Amino acid sequence: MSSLASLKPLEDTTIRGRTVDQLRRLVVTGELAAGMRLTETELACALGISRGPLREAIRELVDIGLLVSKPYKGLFVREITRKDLEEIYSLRTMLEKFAFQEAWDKRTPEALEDLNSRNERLITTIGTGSDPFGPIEAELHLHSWCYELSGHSLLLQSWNRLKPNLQFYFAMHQQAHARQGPERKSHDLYIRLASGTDLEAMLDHLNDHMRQGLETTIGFINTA
Amino acid sequence: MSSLASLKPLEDTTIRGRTVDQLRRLVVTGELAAGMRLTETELACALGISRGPLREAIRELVDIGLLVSKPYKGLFVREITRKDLEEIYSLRTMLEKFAFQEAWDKRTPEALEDLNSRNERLITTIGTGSDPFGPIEAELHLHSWCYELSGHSLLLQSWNRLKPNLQFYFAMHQQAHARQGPERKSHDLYIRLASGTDLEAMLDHLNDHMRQGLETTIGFINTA
DNA sequence: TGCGATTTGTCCGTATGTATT
DNA sequence: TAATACATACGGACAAATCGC
Repeated sequence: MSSLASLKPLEDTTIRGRTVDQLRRLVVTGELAAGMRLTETELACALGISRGPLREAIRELVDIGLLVSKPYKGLFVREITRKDLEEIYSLRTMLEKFAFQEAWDKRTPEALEDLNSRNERLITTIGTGSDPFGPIEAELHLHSWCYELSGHSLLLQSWNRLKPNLQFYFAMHQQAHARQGPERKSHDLYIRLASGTDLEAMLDHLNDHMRQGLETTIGFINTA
Repeated sequence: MSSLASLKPLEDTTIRGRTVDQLRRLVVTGELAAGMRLTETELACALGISRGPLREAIRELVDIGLLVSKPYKGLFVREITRKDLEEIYSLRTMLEKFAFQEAWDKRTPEALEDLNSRNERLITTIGTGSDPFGPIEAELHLHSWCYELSGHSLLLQSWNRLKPNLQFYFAMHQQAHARQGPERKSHDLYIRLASGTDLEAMLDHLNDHMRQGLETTIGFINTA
């Protein structure tokens, strides 16, 4: 089942684990502004933990790429350049095409139903404007479908590392321009092709889908 | 220049950084046997450092996948299954094909000269049987060429995360079967196509090259 | 150039939580 | 159930490096 990989780790038992989640959320929602310097003692105090587990959590976030650590100089929230964004998108396009190739023959009726429910969740989430980050998360959850279904744990791991960077940029961009997330029907063709019988058409569409996403987002960063 | 990305970080100034390198080497050379349990206090004592920076270094290696951490239970050297190996190879094939697409138009005469020198280093390293892990490192250094030349930092980062896993398995397998590393002329066609004008032929060869590598290595694990 | 302030990096002692016996 | 071993976490301290004056 694809639901196996999507099971949330039932509340981390370690402070380190919870801190990783907490910090990741703070970064991807922009509560910690990009480029901002972080001091360990302040952070530890603010989070109510000691420096030990905090430093371990920092290592994980540095590895993901959300934080940048310069020895003896400081810790900073990552800044995303246009080149970074292009790299994220080109790598993501490749990963997702590969995921669909691997997952194609594993599409059971249950899996397709799962895909549809993720799309419906995205649509309803766009409707309710309560949580501004809901649509972002819902869209990424929709795209996670093919990675989970592929059964390729290393591929899923790569996607899970890439995902926070996308979340980060989406939120940054959204906050800066007060623009809502994805369009309501933006994934209709994606879903139809993913449920269909023409793998090549799906792969072609992924190129378009990703390029379109890149161009619309880059359009905003261009001014800077 | 591709040499920029290949510059070794000139001796890490932090204990954490040195410990990451040290532990990685211990794991990929098999000095720490696969599946073996590690206790922090022992490790810290053996390495002559305290638990603080050690635990931070451990986080990085867990992220790479060389170590496995089970909260409150222990820390273990990763064991590689056949499925893991297949995943590593299939992902690697895709990454390297993508790298060649990105690097294709950036192949300057200097870059091609660099490629040749890496191949020659591989050949001479195979000749001298002094360091059994030399050929492994030389082969991976040869394959790093396209990633560095691509200028795609995120792609290079993905490769650098994958590389230790390959090193790990190669050494494990080599140690178990007392077999030398790559054949002397195994990369002749690879070099020729990489220096040529037919990108499609290169990509096709990558499929073969990788599949062959996977099959020969899997042939040994089959018995287990 | 040197000096002091700040912060990271590191170490140690200790206490607590968890799993295993 | 109790006891042991170890991972986890805390707090204080010092060393080392960086930056500003």
